[in-house]
Amino acid sequence: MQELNRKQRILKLIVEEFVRTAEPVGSHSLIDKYNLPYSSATIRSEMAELENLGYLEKTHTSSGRVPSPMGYRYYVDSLREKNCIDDDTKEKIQALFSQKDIQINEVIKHGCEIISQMTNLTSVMLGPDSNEECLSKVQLMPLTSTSAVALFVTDRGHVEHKIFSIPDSIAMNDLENCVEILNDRISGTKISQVVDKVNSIKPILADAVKQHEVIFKAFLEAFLKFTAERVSVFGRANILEQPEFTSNLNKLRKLVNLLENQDVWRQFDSNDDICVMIGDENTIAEIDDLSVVSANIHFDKNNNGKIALIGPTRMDYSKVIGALEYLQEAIDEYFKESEDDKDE
Amino acid sequence: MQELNRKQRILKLIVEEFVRTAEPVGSHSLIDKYNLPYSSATIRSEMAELENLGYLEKTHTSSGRVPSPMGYRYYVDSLREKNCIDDDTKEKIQALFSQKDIQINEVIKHGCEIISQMTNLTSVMLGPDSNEECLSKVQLMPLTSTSAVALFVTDRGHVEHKIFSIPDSIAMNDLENCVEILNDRISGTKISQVVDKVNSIKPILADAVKQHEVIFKAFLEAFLKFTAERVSVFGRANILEQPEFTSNLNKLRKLVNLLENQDVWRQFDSNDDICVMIGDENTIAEIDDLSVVSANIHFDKNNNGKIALIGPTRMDYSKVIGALEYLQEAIDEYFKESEDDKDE
DNA sequence: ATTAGCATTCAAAAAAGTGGAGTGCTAGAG
DNA sequence: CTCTAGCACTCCACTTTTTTGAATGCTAAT
Repeated sequence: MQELNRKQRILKLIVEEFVRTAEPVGSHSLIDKYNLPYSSATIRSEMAELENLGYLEKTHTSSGRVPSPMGYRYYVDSLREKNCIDDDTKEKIQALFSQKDIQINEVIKHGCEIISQMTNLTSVMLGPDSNEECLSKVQLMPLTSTSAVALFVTDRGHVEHKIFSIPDSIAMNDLENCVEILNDRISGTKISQVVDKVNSIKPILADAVKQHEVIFKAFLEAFLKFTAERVSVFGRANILEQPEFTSNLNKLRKLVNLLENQDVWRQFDSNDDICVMIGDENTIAEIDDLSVVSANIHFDKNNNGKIALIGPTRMDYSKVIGALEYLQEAIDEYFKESEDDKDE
Repeated sequence: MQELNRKQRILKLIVEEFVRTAEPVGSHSLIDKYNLPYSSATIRSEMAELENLGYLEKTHTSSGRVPSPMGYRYYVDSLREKNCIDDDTKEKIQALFSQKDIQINEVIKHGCEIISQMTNLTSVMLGPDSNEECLSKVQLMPLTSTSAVALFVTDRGHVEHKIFSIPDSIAMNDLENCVEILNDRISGTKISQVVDKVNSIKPILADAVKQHEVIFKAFLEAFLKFTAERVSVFGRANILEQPEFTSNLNKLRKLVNLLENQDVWRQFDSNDDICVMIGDENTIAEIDDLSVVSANIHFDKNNNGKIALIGPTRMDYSKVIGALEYLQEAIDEYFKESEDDKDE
């Protein structure tokens, strides 16, 4: 990073001070806290210019300054500390990988928890999307004489199951036939295409199986489970510590409602490894006064998870981005290693 | 229910009025709203007596009356409307069962959502406990040459799985042997005893399998998943509509923290079908100023789920209890039916 | 350019004032 | 003995006013 000029230094300090204290920053207090070699009047005139340029705002005519969205944006792009991560977080993330053979999902989940805790923000985890996986096998296991459980496994080891209770009208036999046909005809099919494919072999099923309508519907239902979002939220309690929420119940309400709703988060689809959305940069209208920092977690080519941190625009971007980058890298490395293991 | 005397009638009205409005109830407004054939002075003296008896409280010397915990308790036990359920809730619960062959877990989950919505409270669902189920089969499915997924199925159709990535040092063969031994030796074992049993056959594994330590540990980990609590929370947003939370952030904080923590809820273990805990009657110190109404959902002898509704002590007990009882009965009936189906 | 000084602004906190819904008590009517 | 009308009193919740202090912008001097 090149040397910063005075305006930039001041902007950086104001952002960081405001992030820390949540109070508008005045010229005087800034000098006091950081022992700046200027008088308050000088800072004031710099602040006035920064305001004219659009990087700062005032809450009222005689208040201190607060970063504008544009100010945050500039801070994130050009002023923030890079690779900012404290040892505590580092250690905790390292500890994640100490156990051998831990599942990717668990890694993401715990990583999410750790970062949520360290940043005091709420985090949302999106489990890997199964659409690109292929159905590899359907297995039927009888439980009693009148019920059985069907297991569906993808080539990446994602498992779903469905219990069939078998009325007299459906023979266990029929179910077995059905599973056999499914294995013959659709194993190897991408999850995203399974439903279509099953539809296309409906006639075959109809021939082989008496109560095919009922069974057919049940199988479709089971396949739908693969495409359901796997979303988890961590650190809900943290948002209650943020003054912007405790003083504004409506804001809180909107966010909590959003967190109840699972389906919103996938849309932070960016190809960037880390995506920072400040205020209304994000497309979700309900939280156009909040910021979201999200990280793609790639653990193999077609399979991504995602971690998103949500909080007030006044959040510690350096810390959040630093932690996410570190986790992301650690996961990358871990999976590269295990790829290597396999290749050995 | 026998005829209520005047004191009881007044207490009932006060509870219901306060539940509705969240405002202390005064003698005057009570008469106005319900056209009582007494003067305010009469009501006042009755109120004073009810207060002396411990059923009512004042928030300050000249305020209206508020039910005491004892007042709520008396209301729940002796005054509330029985079988109180509105048509809307009824319909929604009925609709749950319209689809044939729906899984118990789904029923409980949706039931939970419905009741949460109808009562404007937050609900917690505890999925059925697997401890009493028996492990019925372990199945290994190879994914690639270096990985496989192991599936574990109980006699009630509960499925867990674990992915093994296989370093050179462990042959796929070993894993297969291992699974075979497990199937031979522990299928039929209760989940609660599986870990012990696996420990006891450790020597056998050690003989048959080279890297038995690693595999052994991995299997234990997988078995642990069965005993993990399956907890879901619904209607978190609802608590933000309750004035007792919005005016008291600390209360809100405690509850949200509690809801983050999965492991607390099983302790509402009562043999009663419906269990009402008012204020500090419940054993969780963090919420000794809230009430919890929980219902056991039995869907077969050893297998219970649970639904708990959490809210301020000022909650509509009639409605909550009514809805839970109705849901409970509906589920009972549904499962009795399907038992019958099987016996046919 | 920078700074000291000064008048000005405004929010937030403290203090003071009001209104109203509530109570308890008492004496008299039914 | 039960009920009620009336009255004095209490106290919260609300509004208004005052005070305070941290900030600003501007200007003249360095």
